[in-house]
Amino acid sequence: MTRANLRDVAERAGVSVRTVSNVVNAPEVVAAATRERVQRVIDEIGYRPNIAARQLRRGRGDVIGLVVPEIDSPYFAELAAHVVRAAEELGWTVLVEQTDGDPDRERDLLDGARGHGVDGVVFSPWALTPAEVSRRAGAPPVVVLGEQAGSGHVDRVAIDNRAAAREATAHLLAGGRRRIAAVGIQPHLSNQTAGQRLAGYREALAAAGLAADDALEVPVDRLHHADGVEAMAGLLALPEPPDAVFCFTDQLALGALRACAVRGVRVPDDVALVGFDDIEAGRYAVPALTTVAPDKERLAELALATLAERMADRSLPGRDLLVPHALVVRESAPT
Amino acid sequence: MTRANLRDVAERAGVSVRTVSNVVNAPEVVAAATRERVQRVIDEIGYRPNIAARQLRRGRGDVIGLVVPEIDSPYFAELAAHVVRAAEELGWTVLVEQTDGDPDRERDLLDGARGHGVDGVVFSPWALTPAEVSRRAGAPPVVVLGEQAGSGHVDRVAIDNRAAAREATAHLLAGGRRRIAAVGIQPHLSNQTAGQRLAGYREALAAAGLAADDALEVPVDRLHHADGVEAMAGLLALPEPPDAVFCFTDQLALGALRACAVRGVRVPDDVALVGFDDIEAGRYAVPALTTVAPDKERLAELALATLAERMADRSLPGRDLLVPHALVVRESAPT
DNA sequence: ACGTGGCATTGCAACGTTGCAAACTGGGTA
DNA sequence: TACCCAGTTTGCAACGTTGCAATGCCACGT
Repeated sequence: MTRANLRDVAERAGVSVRTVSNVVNAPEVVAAATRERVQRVIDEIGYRPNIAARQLRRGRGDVIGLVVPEIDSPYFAELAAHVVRAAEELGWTVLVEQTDGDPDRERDLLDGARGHGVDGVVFSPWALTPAEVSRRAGAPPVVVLGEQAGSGHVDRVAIDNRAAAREATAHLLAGGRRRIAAVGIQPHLSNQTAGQRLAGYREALAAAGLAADDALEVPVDRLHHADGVEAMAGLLALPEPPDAVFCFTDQLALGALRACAVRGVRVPDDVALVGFDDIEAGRYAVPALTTVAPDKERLAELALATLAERMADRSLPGRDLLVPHALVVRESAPT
Repeated sequence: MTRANLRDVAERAGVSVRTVSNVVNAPEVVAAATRERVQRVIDEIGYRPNIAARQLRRGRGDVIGLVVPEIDSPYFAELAAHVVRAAEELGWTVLVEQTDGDPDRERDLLDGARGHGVDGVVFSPWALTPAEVSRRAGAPPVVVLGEQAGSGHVDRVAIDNRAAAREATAHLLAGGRRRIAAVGIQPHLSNQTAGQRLAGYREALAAAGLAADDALEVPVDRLHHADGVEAMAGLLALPEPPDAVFCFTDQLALGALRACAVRGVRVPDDVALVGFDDIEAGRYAVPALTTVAPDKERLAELALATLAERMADRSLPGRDLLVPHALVVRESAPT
């Protein structure tokens, strides 16, 4: 028993295939009586439109791709939740791909090598430069999340990372901290986000008349808890340890928190901690994380709205859109 | 400039459309010289197969759906990461849908109302009973994650929740705890998972000759941090508070952990805590969570393998497959 | 009686691909 | 020389849907 199609419905309802199609797609043009009769048959035999055929005919499938480094990092998971919800609002479904931060995979996915016929892509780059993304932006329209402005021909939605980092650092300074470390630098990547945050951090220090200290700018391999533990351990082992740490992600901060705890270093008394992303786990950590909260919901909505506009008009110039953020002050770095 | 298709390639390469198709799908049947010439043209004009057309013709699209309550819960996020990876291994892509634990949405998604032409579904039910899932399992094959055995005609992959809960509770008993609470009961849902864990918990108590105490079996609305905080607050306010708590998810346990911390209750000294799921955040909490660790990777792999088999033969009887789990002992409930 | 216009319904073709079976090629064999 | 076979290549049709344009129908006004 193969799946029912328009023809099956049409035969049983005694109408043409086209009319059934109309009942499904534009009920208002069909006479009420006909519509009801056809609808009854549809329900009866459980007809469902064949998406592939529809997509082939219409030229679009209402499916978008979400390309992220890893879906299991809380930030991306939360973002994905918002993207999926916002997509549903628009009648789209979301296909998830993971790049694992591998530049080749990012390239492949953008090139559509594995592009499963999506109509558009929301791309959170890790290793690819904006220029390369711009160049590769081929078949399906792409919206880039994060990165810095002026990427060129691609649409981009992000928070002001530099300003956010400046605020976070300024908050620590306002709390009387003077020896503030930054954790999360990724020198081996051309990813701009970490660079932006580092820049903001340095600006805030400079504005307070403090000199940057190489020993306090800590590179990490990835942005997981483990990297935060390691980085913090290194900082605490310094002859002159910091009195505050600005972590570029909440995961790093949570790792740092644990590194402090196991060494008996008190947060925030001995070291204040600020994170970035405002993931759920940070709100319930002990102490709760002070963090930069990007408006993820808006980020997702704006990304999809932008994608929709570009799908409608591919000739639009590349746009750079800013999403608001807020510094959420909690226990790990109180006022 | 519309996207290149087989005909474009064929014309430029001076061969038939069918030969180009062969170069793409079965290179070995094409003579080396022809193959190379065609391949060159393909690369040149950047031809990519049209997935919709292929899917229409072949009758499958190599896309599966992952239907979960919420993709941003760490457990589901981690599971999704494994599913996406395992799917890629099989040449599939994954489409994510969220039910938000809404029974109607679960029904709709299963019925394929929004089923975007997926070839199969990995379904993590929340509110739907196995029987209902079984009944609804219509168009695309479904593999159910979790739930209890004997669901009927549907394939099911899960850990032995009851045994796992028994082990977790037994571990607390072995540590000398006698007043052990269980947090995570969901009386308003027909979901079986919580019930299984509760059963295991009770069995362990009974085996130790301890009576169950209603006050220690705490229902929750959802399974988030906030619910854990609330539940733990209630338990600590009891005239006779527990000396150990078994939480049905790590998120609940992390919430409970915080509730203890803000009240100055020491973990594990005053109260021991065991979680469930082994999410990354639990490994870096302070104290690190003792928890039941399901083999998520294997769970994902087995689910997809099962799905593949069912896609190959829809007449197979429903199978119940078990995935191993392990109790990971950490600081929140040491030996 | 006839034309007009609006509404409802219809047939045809095409989207890009692949299954099937037939057709062609060249060299080897009877 | 006629024939056959294996290796290549090809044409045709069909997957299920929808855009387009045309048709049929009926009530209405003149």
